Amino acid sequence: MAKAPVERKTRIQTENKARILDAALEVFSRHGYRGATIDQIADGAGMSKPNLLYYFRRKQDIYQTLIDRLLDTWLKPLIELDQEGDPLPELRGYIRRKLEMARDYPRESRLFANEMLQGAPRIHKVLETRLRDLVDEKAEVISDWMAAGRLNRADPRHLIFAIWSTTQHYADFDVQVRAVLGPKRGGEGRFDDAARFLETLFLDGLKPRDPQGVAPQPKIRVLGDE
Amino acid sequence: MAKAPVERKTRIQTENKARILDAALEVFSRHGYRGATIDQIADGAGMSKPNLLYYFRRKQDIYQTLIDRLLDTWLKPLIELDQEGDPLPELRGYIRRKLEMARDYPRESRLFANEMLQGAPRIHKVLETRLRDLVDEKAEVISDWMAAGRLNRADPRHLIFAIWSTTQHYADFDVQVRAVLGPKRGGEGRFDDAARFLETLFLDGLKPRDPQGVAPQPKIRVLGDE
DNA sequence: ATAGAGTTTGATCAAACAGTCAAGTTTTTC
DNA sequence: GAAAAACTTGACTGTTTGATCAAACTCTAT
Repeated sequence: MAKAPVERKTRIQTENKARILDAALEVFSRHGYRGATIDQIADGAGMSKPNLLYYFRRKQDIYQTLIDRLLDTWLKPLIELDQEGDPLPELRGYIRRKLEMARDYPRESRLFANEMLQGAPRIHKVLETRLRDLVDEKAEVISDWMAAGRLNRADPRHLIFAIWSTTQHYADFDVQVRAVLGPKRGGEGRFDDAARFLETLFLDGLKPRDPQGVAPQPKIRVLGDE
Repeated sequence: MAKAPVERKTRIQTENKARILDAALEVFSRHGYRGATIDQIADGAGMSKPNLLYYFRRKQDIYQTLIDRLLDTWLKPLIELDQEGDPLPELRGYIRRKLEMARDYPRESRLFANEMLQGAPRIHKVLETRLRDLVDEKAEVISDWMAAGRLNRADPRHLIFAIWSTTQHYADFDVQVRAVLGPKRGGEGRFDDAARFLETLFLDGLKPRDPQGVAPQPKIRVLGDE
């Protein structure tokens, strides 16, 4: 009788679960939860649908497994931001780690983005607890650096958003990036170009350090209501 | 006999098509093309499925209509970047227009993001022609500003990516933004905070203008291969 | 080598899905 | 106000999808 595998992990179980999760990551990251089908995943994993369902009894179980694993990986680069280090190198390191993740794990990035676009129905609670606590903690660190004059003043939480968005962009919008850059600029070197650019952006900004004919800066306005 | 509506647009046709597209935008922007169902859209538009299919014969037609309309709206803010204007106010204006779009048209932003995550199967050609040409043109403008010393030097195309990603983040990852900011900071004012922050980021960068104890800057490295 | 646990699959099911159709109802046109 | 055009819908079709199951097959430990 077909029974769900229990506690003991056999060799075949380990292998097949890995193959399924790999194929599922591919499909879910492209089409989102609802748009993905078990048939596609089974096909990608090179096994029959009932066989796949022997390892994961429901579609949801596969997705949940992927999401659970993802969160740890996703938070790690921020966790490594070190209060004791020097502000600029620390931020540079953080940006680099995030960009490397976008380069090396684009499917994970897209899976995460898909979950967000859907309104994060499955990880909403985690966002409001674990993620918020972590960001609060690191925002405090950044805030202290700014108060000590070691960083230019700016909203630390929005700074973290900016690092997230700019780096993940190279995974989530990869098609657009490559289409816009063209064959010349859009090759493998695009991540190095991105790293160089982001360093300039975050550390130096666009205003020239040695102004030569810069227009006077208009006073700050926030968003109008059109 | 039920025949598809032809050239002439009646009042009812205009109204119903608008209602359908509005409901479809809601559904497609959350679940992507494959994850959306005609039943959901018909339900959201408050009409029966056959009635909906009287106005749009296939699911694809609805999606394509949305995508086609989107592109013009999406490109407009960049088109308005004026070569004759002053660099910093021009960029500030562009950032503001994009952020206003994220605030006022989050569903359109998510629809676009969803299409990108899927690999842009339906607009790939447009990206490589119209979008690339436009970006090439504006990158040239920015490049000229930099060459004239009116802007700090940085890769203009990656600069455009950064503006896209940071602003669209507030629409596409809205759940995460609000979860992280919490009830206090995550209210309506979050877009004003974002506007202020992005202005600081893009114009000033994080390096303090008046260093007081800033660590020496390590030499630039690009991405390692870990 | 053999018993039993672990694995695989063809056949199948009910629900969800995109799309059709003929017959009705409402609106517009003259 | 009657005819025509436009609109609406219940019933339906064929297909896809998530999930089940019993029977067959393979592997592993003794």
